[in-house]
Amino acid sequence: MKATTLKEIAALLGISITTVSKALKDYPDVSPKTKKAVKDLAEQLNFTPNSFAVNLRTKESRTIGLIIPEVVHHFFSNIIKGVIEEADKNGYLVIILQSNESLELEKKQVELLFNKRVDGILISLSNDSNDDHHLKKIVTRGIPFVQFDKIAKLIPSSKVIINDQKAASLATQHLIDIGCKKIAHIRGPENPQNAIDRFLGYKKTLEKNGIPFDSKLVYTCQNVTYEEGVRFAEEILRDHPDVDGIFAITDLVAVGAIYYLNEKNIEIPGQISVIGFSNWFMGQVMVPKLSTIDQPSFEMGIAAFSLLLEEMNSRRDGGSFTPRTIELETGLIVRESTLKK
Amino acid sequence: MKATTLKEIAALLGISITTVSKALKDYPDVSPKTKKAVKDLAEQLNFTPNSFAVNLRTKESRTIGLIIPEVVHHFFSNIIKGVIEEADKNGYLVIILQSNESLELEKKQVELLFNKRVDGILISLSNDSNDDHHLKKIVTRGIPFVQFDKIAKLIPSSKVIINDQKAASLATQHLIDIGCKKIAHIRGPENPQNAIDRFLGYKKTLEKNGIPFDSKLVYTCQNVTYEEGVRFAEEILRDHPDVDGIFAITDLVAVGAIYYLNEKNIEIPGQISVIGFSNWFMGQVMVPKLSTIDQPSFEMGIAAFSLLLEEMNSRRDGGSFTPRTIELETGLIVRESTLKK
DNA sequence: TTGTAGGCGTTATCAG
DNA sequence: CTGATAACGCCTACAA
Repeated sequence: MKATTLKEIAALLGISITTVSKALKDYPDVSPKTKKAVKDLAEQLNFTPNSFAVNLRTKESRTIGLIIPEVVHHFFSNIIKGVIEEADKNGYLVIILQSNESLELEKKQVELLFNKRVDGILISLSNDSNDDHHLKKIVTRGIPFVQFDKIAKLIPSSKVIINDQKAASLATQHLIDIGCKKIAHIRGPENPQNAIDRFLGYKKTLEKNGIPFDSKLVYTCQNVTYEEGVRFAEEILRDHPDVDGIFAITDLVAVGAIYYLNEKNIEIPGQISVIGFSNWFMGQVMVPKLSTIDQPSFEMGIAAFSLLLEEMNSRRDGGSFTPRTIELETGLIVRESTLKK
Repeated sequence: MKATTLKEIAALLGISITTVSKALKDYPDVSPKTKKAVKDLAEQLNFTPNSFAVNLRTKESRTIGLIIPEVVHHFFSNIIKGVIEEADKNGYLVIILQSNESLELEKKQVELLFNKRVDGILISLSNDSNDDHHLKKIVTRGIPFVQFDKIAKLIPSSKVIINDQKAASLATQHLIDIGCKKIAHIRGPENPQNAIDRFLGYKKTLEKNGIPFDSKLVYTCQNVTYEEGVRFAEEILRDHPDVDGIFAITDLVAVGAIYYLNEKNIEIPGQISVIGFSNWFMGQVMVPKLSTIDQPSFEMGIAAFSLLLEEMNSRRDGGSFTPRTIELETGLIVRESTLKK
C-alpha cells in the first residue's frame, strides 16, 4: 500500500497540486466546494503529507535529540519520560542517545544529531566530560540547546538544575542535627559539576558547624554504582570504625552501603546514620527505609523540554534568544535510616 | 553558521553538482584529482549531506520507532538500551514513544510513526490492547515490524519472546519441589499474552503434580505495581492463612509482597516462600534475597532490532520477507526467598 | 478562485 | 571522466 501524494489527489480531481495543497491547509482563497472535495478524497485515501518533503521545505523535522549518560537508571528514566511526554504534547518526537558516561561517545552522538538535523538538543553530560568543544559547536551552529542535571557551567545555553550545594548542605546539616559527630561522604567522580557541588555542600556545612573537614573521610566513586556503595561502606568501617554518619552521592550508592552494614549487623541508624540523594522509589522499600534528598527528575525533563521549545520557537521567528536557567526545588526526606541519637 | 551544500562546493570548485556528489561517494568514474579536491574542500567546509534531502530521495530515514508501555521500568529500560545500542551499531536512530498501557495512545503513537515515515517499528503491546487493527495496518502498509515481549500472536510479524508458560512452570515446580503445598499466584492483567501464559504455566504445573487448582488462590493485578504486591500479600494472608508459597508475575510485585510479609513478621521462606519473575537487580539487594526467573531484557532489545534490520534490508532489496520468531532462554535463579522446608 | 513555476538538496540516469 | 536533466513531494510567490 503506497502512500498517497498531493499529485495523485490532484490528478483524480482534475485540479492542480497547488489547489490541493492550499485546500488541505484551509487557505482562504479556495472555494468551499473544492475544499470539501479535496478533503473528502484526502480522508478517503488516508493522505498524510510526506514528512521527508515537508522537512526539506520547512527545514524542520519536529524532532529533538536527547543525550543521556545511561538509559537504565531510575533518575534518567524519569527524565526521559518527562521529556517524551512534554514533547508529545507539543508535537515533537524524541530521539534518544546514550553516552555511556564516555566523552568520546558523547561527541559522536552530538555529531549524529547534527547530521540528522534535529530541531534541538537536550543533554546531560557524561562523567568524564571535561572538554567543551562539542558543546560550543552546538551553540555556534545556532541549534537550540538545553543542558540539564550534569552541565558545563560556562557554555552559554539554557539550563535546568538543582542547587546541589544547598541540597547537600541540607543532608549534611540533618546528620549533624541528629547528633552525628564523624560524617563520611561517598562522593561522585571528579568532573561532574553536581558531584563537586554536593561535595562542597558537605564540606562547608561541616565547617559551618565547627566540625573540622577531613579529606580521609571522603570516598570517591568512579561509576556511582551499588557495588561501590558496598565497597566503600566496607572501607569506611575498616578505616574509621567510629564514623557515625554517611552521606552518599546517590540513593543507589546508599542502598549498597546499607546492604553491607546490614550484613555486618551494624545498627542503622543506631550506630551509623545513612542519607542518600535523589529519592529513588526503592529507598522506601528497604530496611531501614532510606532518608534522602528529593530531587525532581520527571519535572526536570519537562522543564528541559519547555526551555528548548521556547528557544526553538523564538529562533523560528527569527528572534534572538537569551538562555535561561531554571532551578528546581529539592527537599529533605527523613525516614528510618537517620534518627536522633 | 549555515550548513554547506553540494551546490556551494561545486560553485567554489567550478565543477558540476553531479561530480561533487559522485566524488564524495567514491564513484569509480571520477578522477583521483577532482576527488581529492572535492573531499578536501568538503572536509574544510564541514560538509554533511542534508539528511532531509537524502530522506526524500532515498525514501529512507535510517530511523526506527520504538513503542513501549512505560519508560520508567527496569525491564523496559533494558530493552531500550539493547535496541538503541544495536541500532547505533548499524547506523540507525531510535525514536521512543510510550503507550502508558493505553490502547488509545498506542494507536496514536503508531499513527505518529506512520507520518514520520520511520523505516521500521518495534512494539511491546500495552496491557489493554485487545484490538489488532492498528497492528494489521502496519503489516498492510508493508512497514518492517517486530513485536516483542507483549505480542499479538495472530499478527504476522517477526516476534521476540520467551516461553512464558515454560518459565512459569519452572517457578511453580520449584515451589512444589521445596515442599510448598498451597501456592498462590499474583497474576498480571487479563489481556497480555504473557500474563495469560504465566498463569497457564502455574495452573498446569499444579495439576501435573496432583495439586488441585483453586481459582481463589489467583489474584489479578491491574497495574503490576509494587503497591499491588503489598495489597495482595495482605489479602492472601487474610483469605488463606495457610498459603505457603507465592508466585508473583514480576519481581516488582514480589518485592511488594515481601515488604508486607516482613512488616507482619511472617518468615520467608520459613512460613511462606516467594518467587518473582524477571530477575530485577533489586532482588539481590533485599532481605531475603529474591528467587526469580531470569528473563533477558537487554538481549531482547538486541534481538528485536536485529530482526527488524533483517526485514528492512530484505525489503530494500525488493525481496519478500518471511517473519521469524526468536525465543529467548529463561532460567531459574534460586536465592533466599525460597528454600527447602 | 485556480494554476504555473521555481526551489528545497540530493541522487540516478543517460549523454557527451 | 564529466555534466545536464529529471525526479523525490511539498510549499509559496506570483500570474492568469
